[in-house]
Amino acid sequence: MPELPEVETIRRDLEKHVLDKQLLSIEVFEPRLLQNCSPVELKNTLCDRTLTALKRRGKFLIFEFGPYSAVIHLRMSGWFSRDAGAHTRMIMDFAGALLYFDDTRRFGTLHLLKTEMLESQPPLATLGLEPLAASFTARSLETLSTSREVKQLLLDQTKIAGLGNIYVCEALHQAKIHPQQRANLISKKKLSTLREAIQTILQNAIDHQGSTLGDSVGDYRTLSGARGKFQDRFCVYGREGEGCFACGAPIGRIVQAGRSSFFCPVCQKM
DNA sequence: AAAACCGCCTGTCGGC
DNA sequence: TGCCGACAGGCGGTTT
Repeated sequence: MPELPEVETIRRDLEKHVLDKQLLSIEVFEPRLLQNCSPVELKNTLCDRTLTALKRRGKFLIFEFGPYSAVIHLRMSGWFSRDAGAHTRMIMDFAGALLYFDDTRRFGTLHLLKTEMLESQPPLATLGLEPLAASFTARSLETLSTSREVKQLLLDQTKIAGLGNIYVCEALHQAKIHPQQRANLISKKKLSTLREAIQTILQNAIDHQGSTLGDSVGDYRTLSGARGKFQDRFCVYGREGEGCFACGAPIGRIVQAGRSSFFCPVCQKM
């Protein structure tokens, strides 16, 4: 499931593939993909325009066509390919280079917006800090910390944008913090360690083209269809019962807000 | 403010 | 072997 590293990998691939090219056509086959416009409006607004920039904000991909932009969220199973797939929901023709948006579970979203309005309109307006930006500091993490469980804080996209279940689990393990720890009870020193862990994990994951969990149809792929490689470096995610690489204790699993949290009960004490 | 829960969707997997 | 319920997951919405 695409989180920040996967979206960033896709963004970089797309940049090489279609940046500065003219959009000749855009066909949408899944009406639910479009959040605030019709297929015809999308086509009329973007066709013949040149893709002037490809950006990322949190887990969102931003296709900038000069004054208009398409903001896409991949949700659970969205990805881009140069080939048609079993679940192609949209086809973009960039000067003859076809780009297919595939989305098995149909959760993906696309917002059409004026570029100048991106920061003030949904879905980007309420997004929190970019975790890889220099402005994301231990101090900012401290400011965000309330009495809620630290895992819930890190998953809250209005506080920090881009982390999902996998990278939160990994970052908390690296920082040796229990996922149920109340955020406001974590020491400044630990928050500093956590900030560093978040940035290290995300950067490391980007360097490995993100994580692909299984071989299923809906699992994340790069533009060329390759799997990510960071899943081989997980320390806790999906490793319930297996030995912690730091202390050997079996990795545990609890459920928070309906989602699995993997952690080492020895390294990550409350 | 924040937690708990639901719905969305489909492929996969364990159990019988 | 085949069927079926459970499950996974991000996020917006509703209720508590």
